[in-house]
Amino acid sequence: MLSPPPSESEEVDPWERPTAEVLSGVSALLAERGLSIDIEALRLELEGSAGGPADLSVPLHRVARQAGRDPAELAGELTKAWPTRGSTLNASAKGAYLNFDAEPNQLAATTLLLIGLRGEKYGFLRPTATSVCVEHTSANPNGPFHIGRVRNAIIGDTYARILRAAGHPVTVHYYVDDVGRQAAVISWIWSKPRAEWPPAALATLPTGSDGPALNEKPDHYYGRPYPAVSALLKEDASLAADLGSYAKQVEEGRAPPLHRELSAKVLDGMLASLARLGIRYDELVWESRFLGDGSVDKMIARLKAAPHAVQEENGAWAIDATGYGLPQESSRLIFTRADGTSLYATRDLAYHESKFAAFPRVIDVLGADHLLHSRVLSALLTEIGEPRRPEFVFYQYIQAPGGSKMSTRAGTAVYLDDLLDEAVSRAHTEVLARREDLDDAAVDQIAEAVGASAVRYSILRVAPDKPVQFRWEEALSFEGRTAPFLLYSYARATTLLRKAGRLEPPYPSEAGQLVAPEERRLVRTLSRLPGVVRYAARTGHVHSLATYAHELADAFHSCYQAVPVLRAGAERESRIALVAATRTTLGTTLDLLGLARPERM
RNA sequence: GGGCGCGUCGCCUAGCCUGGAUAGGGCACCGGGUUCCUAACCCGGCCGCCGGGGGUUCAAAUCCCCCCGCGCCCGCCA
Repeated sequence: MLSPPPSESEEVDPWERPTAEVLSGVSALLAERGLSIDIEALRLELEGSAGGPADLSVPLHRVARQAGRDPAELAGELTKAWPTRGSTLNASAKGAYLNFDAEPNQLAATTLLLIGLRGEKYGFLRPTATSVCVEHTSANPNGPFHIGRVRNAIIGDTYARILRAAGHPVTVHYYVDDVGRQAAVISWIWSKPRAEWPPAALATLPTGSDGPALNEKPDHYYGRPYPAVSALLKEDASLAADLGSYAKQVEEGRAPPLHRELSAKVLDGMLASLARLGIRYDELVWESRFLGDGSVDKMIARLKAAPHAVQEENGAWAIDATGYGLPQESSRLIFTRADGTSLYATRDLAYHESKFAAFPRVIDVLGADHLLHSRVLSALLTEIGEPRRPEFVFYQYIQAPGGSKMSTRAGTAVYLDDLLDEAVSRAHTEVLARREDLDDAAVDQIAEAVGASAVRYSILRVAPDKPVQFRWEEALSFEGRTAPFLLYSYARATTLLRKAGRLEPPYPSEAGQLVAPEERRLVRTLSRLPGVVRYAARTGHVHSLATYAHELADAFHSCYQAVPVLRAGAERESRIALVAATRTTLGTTLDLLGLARPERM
């Protein structure tokens, strides 16, 4: 990277100065009239006014009313009082609003200068020392991903990217459950000789095969018997008991080597799918670690000493949860089974204590089905005297096409691998139809980028707490508000710049001649990225960045259509600089969303 | 039954945290655009009063209450 991190004093946002100017200017003018306004509230108000009728707008209803004055009249008065000299903003009154518009040439100059200086780091905020641990995905290694679960990984990965851009050192965890009963099912069945497999389980394997077919990923192959076996376990008590004793061995660290081996293989297959979406982890945290290092035992000891610890008649230990506001107040939070083994919540507690020891901020991305668990965790943290809490980001599951829950067993699951393959294959067709000049390798590369990005964006564009139904047509759509629209915008900018003979970000002095409405709209959109990053980092609304990406690409496509660049006269250099700024900014936005940035399409 | 989330044009969706100016986009549909930097594009048109009711407020898609619909959860599973 060309660009060093910004120093404390360095500007990162073109709106920083104008906002400060309005805050101090308006409060000074009001003070002269014996009025006051809440600066912090106004700051938020201004942040939210981007995209409105004015660049920065101050509603005066409240202040005026408190002073018994007519808002519109006050707005007019303040407009006249606003210093015309020394200000980069034009003040105007519209009804009760005191509006400020940045002078377009000034805004273009500031924005392009900033993008030129920061390069690929434009959009990044000032660094902070507060490190964050983001845990996401954490799906059990017992079979391939389906779309319902993968929303977690996509949201979590994007949030981690955004937090990094917001200046945090970020560590991403995948918590791998290799301990509980669910985790034991796979190795338990595969550790048995084939002759001992229940027929229903055996029937899930391809006939005559002895191992994974060459073209079948390990998560798919070893995951084959899982649905059938878990169904059998619900009906067959002796089978369940057999699994129980196997699971106890696992928890006690006496599992056959096959256990860890299969967990790792299946996980590898799952991670390979996620890697196609650009998702990677800093650390795989194996749950068994907390059993091995004694931290679960220590946690159990702490829980037994907790204020509301009770032992059940059969020997299990629990926390009396009455008073924690959980549903079914009379129920108890069991933390050791009758046989003395630990439960998921107990181990998760040990894991969280290890996270708190290393990170000031801890974020967990969880499906809506884990809401109660998060409350249980909080209650248990209180019990052990831990004041800190993770920040939870919840998302609703993606439902199967019919509207039912996505379930492997019910056959309603849509697998990530299948969706990716289909998307890439469709992208391949599209590329071939448009580009006869490319060689096979180039076509493949573009198709992979377009297909994978389309899948990722189709999930990212919707607010996490919105329940959505999966639809093939939507996930595979390549037009309108989709990733290909964004990627195409980037590819267009890149091609244009290549023809112009330079791909670098703009130079400081080049913003002079951007006067077309399309150009001014594009500049405004470019100027907003740092604000969008700040908002997304603060709220966890990663989809707001997805929305922004579309607005940026849209503004560029319009501009591209309306304003010639290479054939332009005096404006040529300014326009090339604008395209360069767009390419840089859009590239960063695509990176933050985990989408590809193809040089051509 | 209880808890939580969601309910915005024919379909999908932003805005709801921080109440404020004619509620933004996309798909579909209709009509235009390629002797010119990639038409996975652009321009225009059509379409909603924000699930229903009540309340707070100068002002409610946004806050509060009730109701309806959908989803998730309520294991010594994870």
